[in-house]
Amino acid sequence: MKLEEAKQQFINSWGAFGTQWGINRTMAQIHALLLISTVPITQDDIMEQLTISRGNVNMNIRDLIGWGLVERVIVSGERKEYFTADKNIWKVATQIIKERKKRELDPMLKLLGQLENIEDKKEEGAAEFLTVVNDIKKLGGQADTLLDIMIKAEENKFISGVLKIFK
Amino acid sequence: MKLEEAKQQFINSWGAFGTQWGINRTMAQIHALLLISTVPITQDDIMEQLTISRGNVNMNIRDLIGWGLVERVIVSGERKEYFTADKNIWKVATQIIKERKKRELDPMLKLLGQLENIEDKKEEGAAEFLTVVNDIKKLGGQADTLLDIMIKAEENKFISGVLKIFK
DNA sequence: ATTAATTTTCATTATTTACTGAAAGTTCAA
DNA sequence: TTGAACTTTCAGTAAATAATGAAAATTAAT
Repeated sequence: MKLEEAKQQFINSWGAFGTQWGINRTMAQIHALLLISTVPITQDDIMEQLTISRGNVNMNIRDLIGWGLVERVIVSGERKEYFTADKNIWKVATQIIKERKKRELDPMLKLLGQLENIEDKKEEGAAEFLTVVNDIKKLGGQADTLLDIMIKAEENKFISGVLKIFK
Repeated sequence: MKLEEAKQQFINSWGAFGTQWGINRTMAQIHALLLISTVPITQDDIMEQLTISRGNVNMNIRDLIGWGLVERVIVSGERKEYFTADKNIWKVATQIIKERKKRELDPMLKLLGQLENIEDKKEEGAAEFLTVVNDIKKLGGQADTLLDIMIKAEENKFISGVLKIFK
């Protein structure tokens, strides 16, 4: 395989994988493109490389910045804005974890907490319902602590630490 | 909050969370409904509870069975098929991990392996590209082992084991 | 074997989600 | 302070995804 071909393949596949994870295809592709760009690039570069519209690039870049995965870069002597993505994959992963935790896990735990406050806990079927809700809450809480540990730990410390016990 | 209200809330929210994770809303709702049903229920029950069509129920139930989250149950003396979901949340979680690993992580690692086989590794920018690809592959590989450990371990063994080192 | 009950399929339709492009907004050099 | 370079917004449109419902297939009781 040629390098250019491999890069294209990487971008496309990254987009496809993104889709499966509930991330929009273009956003994932832009992130992929930035990951394998050795230098910061502009909105026009992205438009050209992925053959998508200016508006599309703009909105998705903003989202990526919102996720903390992409940064604006100022190139002196240049009017245009340039963008880069952090190439440290462990950092990318922890950043994604951090955001998803905030956007999804935390609200879910909050909801489950509310659902436990039903009026008549003696009612037919209430016990079973509460058990399920509480079990999910417990599991979610443990996932939460676990992910916090991952975010704080260094890559090697975390992975090798866990492997140490269980392998 | 009344029990019925809480159940409805649970089903709806579960559907919304599913959407964020790339799982279709209805499938998540059906799973939620089955999770909080104390007894096995039929396709007609699901149609009625969620006010959705027969075809929709049927296809999503089959998907859920394909994910190993739902089972057909035969009720003696009854012509209709009944369905249940495993209520053990840890098992539900490991089952989902197992499936997503198979459907998503494994193919991704395979792809990344292929991308490392580029022809001219001395080419301009090849080194940087290979570094990113290899880093992702390494992280993916570690996630893979980690998830395998989770699948094999008992809930308490796994969580408390990890907490023991890092807390 | 017939038929009534039930499940499955899938072409069509509806809904949701993403993208475009042009207009409005901003920034900054002259 | 004007206007060219550039960025942002968003109404309209396109594409992707999910749901319907009726017909076909299957199942099992008589």
